[in-house]
Amino acid sequence: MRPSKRDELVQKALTIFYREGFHAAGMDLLSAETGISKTTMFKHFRTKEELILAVLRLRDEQFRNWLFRRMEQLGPTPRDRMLAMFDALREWFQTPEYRSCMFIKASGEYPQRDHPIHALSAEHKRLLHRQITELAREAGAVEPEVLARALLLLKEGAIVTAHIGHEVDPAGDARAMAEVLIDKALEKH
Amino acid sequence: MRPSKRDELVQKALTIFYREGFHAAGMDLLSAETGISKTTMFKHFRTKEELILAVLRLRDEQFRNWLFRRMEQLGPTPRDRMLAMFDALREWFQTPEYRSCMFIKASGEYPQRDHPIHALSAEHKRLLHRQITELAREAGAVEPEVLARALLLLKEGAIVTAHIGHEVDPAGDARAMAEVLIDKALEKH
DNA sequence: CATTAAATGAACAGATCTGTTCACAATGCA
DNA sequence: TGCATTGTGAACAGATCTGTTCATTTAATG
Repeated sequence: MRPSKRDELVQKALTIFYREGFHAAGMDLLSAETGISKTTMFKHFRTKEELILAVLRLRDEQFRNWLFRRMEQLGPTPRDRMLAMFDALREWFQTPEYRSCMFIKASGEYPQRDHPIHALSAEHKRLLHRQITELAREAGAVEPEVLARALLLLKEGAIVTAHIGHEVDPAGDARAMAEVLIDKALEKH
Repeated sequence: MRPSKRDELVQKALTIFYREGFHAAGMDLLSAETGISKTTMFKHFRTKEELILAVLRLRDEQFRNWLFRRMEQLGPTPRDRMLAMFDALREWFQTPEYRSCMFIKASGEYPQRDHPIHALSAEHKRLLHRQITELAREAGAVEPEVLARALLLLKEGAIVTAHIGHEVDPAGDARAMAEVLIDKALEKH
């Protein structure tokens, strides 16, 4: 078995939690759908919460890897890469299995800020901010942290709007807004 | 009893669902915390889902009333009122009971778009868009619908960012971004 | 092949979930 | 006062929840 049973479980649990929600997906459903026995699941994780935390750690890694890889592919310059974030997001939104951001949903279902699951979601957002800040700095922004916060705020807005599904192209809207704000942030004075 | 038992239940259930989440708050907890017997709850609502839908209808009304009233109080001109949306949001974010947008959380816990709870969340966002579009038109925007989409995207982004709690002043960030975008949307050509 | 480690299935515990039943109490109104 | 409506409490049903137990089977390793 190349991928360990544990890794296989975490990856499959990710898919199910993402599709169904954390409270809605019970351990019996996970067992039935992953084909991994409950006994094994509880041997690897003492509680459901520990499994969820492992799922979120995997998601953090996979999502940031995917996003920045895609941004690099789509944009030659740092400025282009910032804008390409919204092209990457649009691709994500258009997949049939799209169901919002896993961390937004996690913090929604575990709304207390000191809950480990909520705290991990905050950490994910902080890591994103760090990476986008670096990109904004490369692009020559005077206040790269401010620009990064702006771009990420657009990202969260687009993610939520795309999921609720009442608008046609939130990624496109966010991209157009980003263009204006990036131009302003890179202006020579 | 001036407010009917039904209304009292819906209002109190709103508070509890908002604080705990929809799946996390069971009917027994609701009964214990509202002081209304389970028998009565199920006499007024055949299922938990029907109660949740009533809660969301009340929230839709109360939230839009609060927001637009506050925007009118804080802003003398249509342009000011658009910006005042973010001042109102900041006030909301600073309350200790703030726990994100009830409709974002509802669509997160009921992620399928054809689910009545998800559909009602989408309707709430559509009504908001209609009202902000009208305001953008009054302000003289050439494309009021586009500006309204932009402002609401900022709103959703700020709401989510404020709840996850990794940033200091998402409402202020969104306000500054809105100012740039409003200026651009109201430019004479 | 033999030994060890990992995974399985199925039953079980006890709590909690949604929703029901029913005898009784409180309330509103004539 | 008398009657109808509304609400109550507590027990109950049956499903599902997280987590455990254990005898057995499968897989990896020497």
